[in-house]
Amino acid sequence: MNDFRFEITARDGAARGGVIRTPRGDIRTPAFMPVGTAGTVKAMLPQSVRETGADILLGNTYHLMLRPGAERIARLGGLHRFMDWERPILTDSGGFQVMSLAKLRKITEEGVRFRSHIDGHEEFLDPERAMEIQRLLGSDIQMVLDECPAYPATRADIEKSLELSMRWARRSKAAFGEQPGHACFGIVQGGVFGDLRARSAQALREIGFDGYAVGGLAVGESQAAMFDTLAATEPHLPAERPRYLMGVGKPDDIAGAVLRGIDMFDCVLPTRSGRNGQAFTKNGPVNLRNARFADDSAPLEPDCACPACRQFSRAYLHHLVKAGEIMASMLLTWHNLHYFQIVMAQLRAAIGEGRVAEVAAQIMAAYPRKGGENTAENLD
RNA sequence: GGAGGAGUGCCCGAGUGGUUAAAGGGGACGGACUGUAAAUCCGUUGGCUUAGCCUACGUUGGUUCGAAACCAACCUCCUCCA
Repeated sequence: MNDFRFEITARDGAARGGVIRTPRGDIRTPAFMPVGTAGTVKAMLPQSVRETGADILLGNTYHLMLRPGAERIARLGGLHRFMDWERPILTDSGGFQVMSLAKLRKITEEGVRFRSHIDGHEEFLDPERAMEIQRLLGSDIQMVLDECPAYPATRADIEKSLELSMRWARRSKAAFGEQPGHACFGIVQGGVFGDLRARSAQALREIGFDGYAVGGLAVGESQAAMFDTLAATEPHLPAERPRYLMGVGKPDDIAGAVLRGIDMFDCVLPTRSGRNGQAFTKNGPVNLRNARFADDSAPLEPDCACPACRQFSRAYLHHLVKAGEIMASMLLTWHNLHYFQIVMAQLRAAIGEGRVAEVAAQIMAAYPRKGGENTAENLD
């Protein structure tokens, strides 16, 4: 009853529809998790994030341990209460920062020594501390500490990194221990090498996790390479556990990954791009900064139910973006998160109806990858 | 009326004889953003028949091999004194 479990309710090819049951609420899958790195989904109130349809958020070990500090958040009642999000939270372990803060860190067998990007002081993160922090935060889904290698990398480097990540995964799982109602996910690495992915997945299965993430993708390789890698990985992941593709992605990335058996996603794109003036729509990406919207009195998307589309014109959104107004970030973030949740709802419904391939193809058609500019020329 | 200062590309503003079609901002235009060091970053921004040429630093004339830069006159603006 008070447990964490995954129920698959529909299958369509490799795609699965289902629900993850947690004490803090259900997570409908395939799921998109908005990113709230530093204890906030930027430019959004938590209730607004919920209104977009999000069942779960992502938070970040590295950022929160630096500021305001994991022990402080624990004293204040945990991350859920702190940020007023009572539904599930998945926390990243800091593994991604092992890559993105490359200039500020040093990796050893023991762990990672970071120089704080805030004030430069030295911090040490190892699998045990990463899990302790996530427990202090009260995270519902805790990620093992891994090393996310940058792309491109040689097979030898990927292999070496992979072995380290698997040793860290074992230590992370041991540190996670027993936490009823909470889950610990392993992270498959291996770059774009199918056999290394298979080896990584096998190693994680032997340890045994509540869910299996695929990490180290969408770091610069082509979409085709990412999809091929997913296809090569999927058969080695336990069918009865949720699969999570970390850091992905654009709507077409998500659609393609759902077709390849992924159940969970997170990405900064809807929030970051929203703050940078780009909207995701069913007709593709739209840059509201473009002059062509200056006199456009139509809503961004006429049939969209979000506040940006219900209450305002493209001309107004264009103005807000050009003027650098905070409302621009708020409204476009809201729209993008809403749109991403619409995409997930469409995919979930399509899986139930046995037509996920068709729906995924529609989404991917709006976000073409090759040739031509990746923009929507023909809004309604 | 007298004294002093200033006029540079869409705007502000550097530059006081040659590598200056002219720094740097801003604006404008476009692009990027994938487990967030991001309300960020990058590119373009006189014209053309584009390895070159033409037009450009208030106007006109002059000095010089060569001027946005030096000289003269004029126009405009600012400050102070009457």
